[in-house]
Amino acid sequence: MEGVILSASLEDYLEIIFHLQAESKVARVKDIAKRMRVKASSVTGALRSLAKNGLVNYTPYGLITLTPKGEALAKDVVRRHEALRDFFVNVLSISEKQADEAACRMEHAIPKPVLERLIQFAEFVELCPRGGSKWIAGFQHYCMQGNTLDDCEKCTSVVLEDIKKRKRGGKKGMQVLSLNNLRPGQKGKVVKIKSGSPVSRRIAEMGVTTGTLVEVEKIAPMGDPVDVKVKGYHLSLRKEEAKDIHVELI
Amino acid sequence: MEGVILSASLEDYLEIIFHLQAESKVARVKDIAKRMRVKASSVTGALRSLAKNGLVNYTPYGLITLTPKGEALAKDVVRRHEALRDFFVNVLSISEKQADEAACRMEHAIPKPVLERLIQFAEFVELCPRGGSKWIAGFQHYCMQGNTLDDCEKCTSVVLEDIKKRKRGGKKGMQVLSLNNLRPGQKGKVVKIKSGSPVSRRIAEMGVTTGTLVEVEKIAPMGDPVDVKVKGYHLSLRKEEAKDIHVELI
DNA sequence: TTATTTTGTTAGGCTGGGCTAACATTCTAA
DNA sequence: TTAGAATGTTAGCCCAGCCTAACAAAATAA
Repeated sequence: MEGVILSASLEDYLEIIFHLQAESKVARVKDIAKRMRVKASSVTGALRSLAKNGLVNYTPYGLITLTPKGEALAKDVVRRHEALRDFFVNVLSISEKQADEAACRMEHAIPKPVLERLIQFAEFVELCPRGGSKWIAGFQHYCMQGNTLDDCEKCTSVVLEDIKKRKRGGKKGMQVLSLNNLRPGQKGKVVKIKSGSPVSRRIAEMGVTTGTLVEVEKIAPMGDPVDVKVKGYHLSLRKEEAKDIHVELI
Repeated sequence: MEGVILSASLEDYLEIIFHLQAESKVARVKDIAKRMRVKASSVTGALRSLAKNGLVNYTPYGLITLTPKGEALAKDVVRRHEALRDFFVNVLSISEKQADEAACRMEHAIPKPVLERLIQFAEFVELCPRGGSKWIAGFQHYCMQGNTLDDCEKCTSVVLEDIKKRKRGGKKGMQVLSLNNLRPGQKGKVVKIKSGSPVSRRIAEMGVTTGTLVEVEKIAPMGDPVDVKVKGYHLSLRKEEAKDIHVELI
């Protein structure tokens, strides 16, 4: 299914073409060159190479588009990029800019199993009662303080409070909503997927089950479709499908 | 001070030479070739390149040794490698083998600020009362369970217990030892550095202060010197120096 | 429609980093 | 002490991926 192994450079080209295309500005040699910080002639060469691998449709002076195979590969690269960037930003508290740059460099080298674990870990940090944003705030503080963990005693009392709240609130304390009711940027933990619904199979295949973290990315004007991110994958769900997924707001 | 920017390939050569030298088997072209999975003639080329950069002492048919500059750079590469590997193993719970391989590929691409944060983060996970090995065990469980966090409720009770223990024990509950009393492999959190001691300045410069994690790596036959790892750096301390550092066992 | 500008391609060069084949040196064992 | 064997080097080739310069096509303005 894979078959094609690309150099770091070609992966970059693919990724950039994907993004340019997504920005609907149609990928032009000139723009690719600018983003790659490379001369146009180098782009031509790369395009020929990508075409030879069946990843782009390319004829001299013609339109540049990704083949299905190329798009799949591009999405894979983007997933690696975003997973790294999100980890750097959300867990390591690195600035967007630095995180993005680092992800750019490292995305070509991360092996699949490590990638999957990293994604799981970032999810775990967000979902675990002992983790969460307060924990990350604790890490930031730890970084600032030049490594004194003394006042992490405070941090333990925060956990105590959280746990008490959790116990008091029980199940009803949490906000459970249908996925289509989240605003873009909001995240939730899947608590139920209406079985028999057509989505259930599709997303189950991706390993999305109860407990998984979902983030709403974007909602189209009429509330349909809903773009969500799950396990690093971007998914487009129809409103009806999103309704069948119940999540607990984070 | 840096000045030299090496390609990923040359960094690998440097690292391998460093390791071969450390294994005291003196770096030989043949062995370098084997580890790099490359032909001997390629090694000659690389050595010339490294020599040109003032990183190795090399003359045809002669001994291969690292210059001080080369050794410093090699240690830097090794630090990146180990930081990544340790993070993969200790935090992401990836197998040694896979972790090492991944580190090998990613070590060339990780920018300094990200590296430092990653090291800090791994340290934070070990030291934070909300983190620690039990938390990692929770993550492992989470991975196995295919992402159900439901029983993380259990996990909260673990925190509760830990916090109670911590409160009960107070300061006296923890084992505080001089660093020279740890066994290889043991880790501790610095609680005090006898001021005025000659080490204090040296290690303060590296950012080692109260709260920092130290791991004893190796102790020479007569207990002197003691090799420790701190913030990813390998340090060799004289026994007298190690005595002046008091740590709380983890 | 034509002239000019913009955009894209080709040709050919350079570097890094690998390879093989042939040659040189050093080591080792007779 | 000397002949192999083992090890290391050189020469010359190849490929990826960048570059510049010159040229070709397309888009735009007159």
